[in-house]
Amino acid sequence: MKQEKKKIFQEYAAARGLKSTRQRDIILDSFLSTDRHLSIEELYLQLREKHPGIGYATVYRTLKLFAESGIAREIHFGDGQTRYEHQAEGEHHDHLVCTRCGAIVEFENEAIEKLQDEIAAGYGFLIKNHKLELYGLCAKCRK
Amino acid sequence: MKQEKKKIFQEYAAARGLKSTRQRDIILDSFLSTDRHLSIEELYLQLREKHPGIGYATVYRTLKLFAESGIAREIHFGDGQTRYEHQAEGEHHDHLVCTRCGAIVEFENEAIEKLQDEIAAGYGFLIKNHKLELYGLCAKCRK
DNA sequence: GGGTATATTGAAAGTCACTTTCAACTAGCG
DNA sequence: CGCTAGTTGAAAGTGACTTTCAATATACCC
Repeated sequence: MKQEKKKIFQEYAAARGLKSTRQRDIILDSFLSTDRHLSIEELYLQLREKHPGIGYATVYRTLKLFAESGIAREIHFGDGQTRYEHQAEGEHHDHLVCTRCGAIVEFENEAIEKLQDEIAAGYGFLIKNHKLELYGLCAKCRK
Repeated sequence: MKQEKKKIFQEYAAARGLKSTRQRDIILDSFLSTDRHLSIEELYLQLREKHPGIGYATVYRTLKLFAESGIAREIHFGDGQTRYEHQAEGEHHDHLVCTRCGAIVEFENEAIEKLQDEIAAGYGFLIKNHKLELYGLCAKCRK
């Protein structure tokens, strides 16, 4: 899985004439090794611990490349930061976000997707993608 | 409807010890007179035409007050701008957004809301609110 | 391997969309 | 009216990216 995404990115890079660099490899490994929904800043800080030389701009640019290549996806939860999550071909999921502790749970629901398509069709829309986020308290924070 | 929201805001202002000012009245009227999903900037520019003296900061602060009072709601469509839409007590709707022309259609769907609650319950979450946005091409842009 | 044309990098400067500050104004009350 | 606390507008400040640019690294070609 991890190797597969690595390969997808490398192929994308090759096709675009991009070079393989030490920094990109480090960031790619780091990104693929965590399955949290990291913001650029979080990934940057995490990277700095092992690799002090890497700059914020590089992390930012590289994450963007990941998104373009299809192995990552940008997400916004309204906290003002851009986060990146792993993304696989044709896969999609939505989020449950705990507004107290920030916990994020992913879920998929075909029935909802189907209803969405029906609604869109009713208005003549052709849906390209959607965003569904449920905000509230997770089991732990409800206590 | 418009008068009702005006009243709600005035009561909210009174309860908070806020003063009634010329600027706030103008912004309130302007906001209530349009039913588009205006960004702060759009409302500001629209206002400036009739009332050149009003500053951006005032529009920004006033819109925030509207949201606090419950007559408006902030929305984010990922274009980097904060928009405000009218909001009525206990009412909720979601959006269809055309990614080409920016058209926005509002819709409500109880079946989806119900499914959302079920999903949340399954993860032990207590949902406070949610956001559902469908992005694609509107009937006109599909041609 | 050395020489080159390109792509990358990191630091710093620049953007954008708010947010806050502050001195000069009002409202509203007595 | 005279005060006191809330408001305003211009400008400075923030936060989170984005872009610029001179210095480096890579990937090729010989």
